[in-house]
Amino acid sequence: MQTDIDFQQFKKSVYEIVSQIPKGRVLTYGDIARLAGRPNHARFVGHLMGTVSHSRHLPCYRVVNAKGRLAPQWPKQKELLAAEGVKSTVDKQGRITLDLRCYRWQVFSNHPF
DNA sequence: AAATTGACGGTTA
DNA sequence: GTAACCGCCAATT
Repeated sequence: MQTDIDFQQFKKSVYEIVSQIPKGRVLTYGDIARLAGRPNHARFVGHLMGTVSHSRHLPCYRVVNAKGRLAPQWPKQKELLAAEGVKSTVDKQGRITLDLRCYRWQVFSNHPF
């Protein structure tokens, strides 16, 4: 049963995990949701990143979606990542993408490749 | 209280 | 490779 207490705990875990992403590495929203024990909350992780980016200082710019895309409407994210050596490209539609195979933080040591 | 929204993800076309 | 669709679920309207 998902009590409010559980949910606060989940949020706390999310912050903890994001704060531990190494410089020059990234995680996906889904990765963080799974690590925090709520595999179905990837969407809410994104919501959290948006709401805390102004209040807390977490490296939320190191979080991207499952395809390696950066957050829309946040040009700054590309610069912040580039400053750590993380390269990304912009396509015709303005979507910014990085290569997860290069930069994803391998917290799941049992993950293939 | 009901419907819509979204920094998501996986499947399907 | 892309786009559309669906399941997800707290937050917002």
